Amino acid sequence: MKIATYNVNGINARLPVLLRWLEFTAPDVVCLQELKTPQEKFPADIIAEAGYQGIWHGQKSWNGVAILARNLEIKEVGRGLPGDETDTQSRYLEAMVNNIRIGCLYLPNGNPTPGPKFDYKMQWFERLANRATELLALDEPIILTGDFNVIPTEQDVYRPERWLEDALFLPEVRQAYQNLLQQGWTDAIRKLYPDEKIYTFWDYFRNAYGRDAGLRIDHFLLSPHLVPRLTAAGVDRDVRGWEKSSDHAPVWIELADK
DNA sequence: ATGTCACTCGGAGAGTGA
Repeated sequence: MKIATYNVNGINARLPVLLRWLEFTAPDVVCLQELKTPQEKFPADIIAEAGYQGIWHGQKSWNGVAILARNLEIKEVGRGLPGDETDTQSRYLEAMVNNIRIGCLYLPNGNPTPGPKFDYKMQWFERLANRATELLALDEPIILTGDFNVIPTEQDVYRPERWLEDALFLPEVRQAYQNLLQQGWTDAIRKLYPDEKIYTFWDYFRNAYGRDAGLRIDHFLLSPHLVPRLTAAGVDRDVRGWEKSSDHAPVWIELADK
């Protein structure tokens, strides 16, 4: 079973690239972030023609997350991250697919720092940690995946010294991510490739992709049940070089059948 | 600070976010 995550940076602007990538790699499940479209303008019909059913939580202009699957039932179990009834941003979807619980998330960017956007990021992170604790207590196979907007370590950025003041790399943000792992989650990419330089995002600015000036900010966190089933993982980094690409590349894992 | 995209409104291109 192949599961992917892809921050598309605009589902409608990215549709040709998304369809090309789906055909090329044919994942069983796909989590999308940054749809940047209202609920009613999600291109469900075209995606269905490509063989994928889905659930999505749209929002005008910004944010938005979706879970797609091919030949598998998707049962939605959560829409919006619990813990703040006043939070209107579409950043979290949770569903059961093939007996795995999947949380698709788009953690706030948090820049500029300091400021209200960074405060919102840290509050959202705390709510995510609370939900993650609840999920582990379920004692079932669970994946938390998406754009975490966190560079976990110096290994995950081309020039760490340039990112020290950034909301993706501040010590408290890195610590919050480590705290999440400490709960009992496994970072799938690092589990299989502890020492590799692996990036998932390259800025549109200054030919970042051409210079391989990247960041690793899209992650797969696995609950303990799934760790022994992890057989492969990777980044489809070539997709970042395609015409009209997102600034993120798709990331994927493969799980053995139970 | 810079750079480049995608979005909105409104019907061009500035403003916002990343």
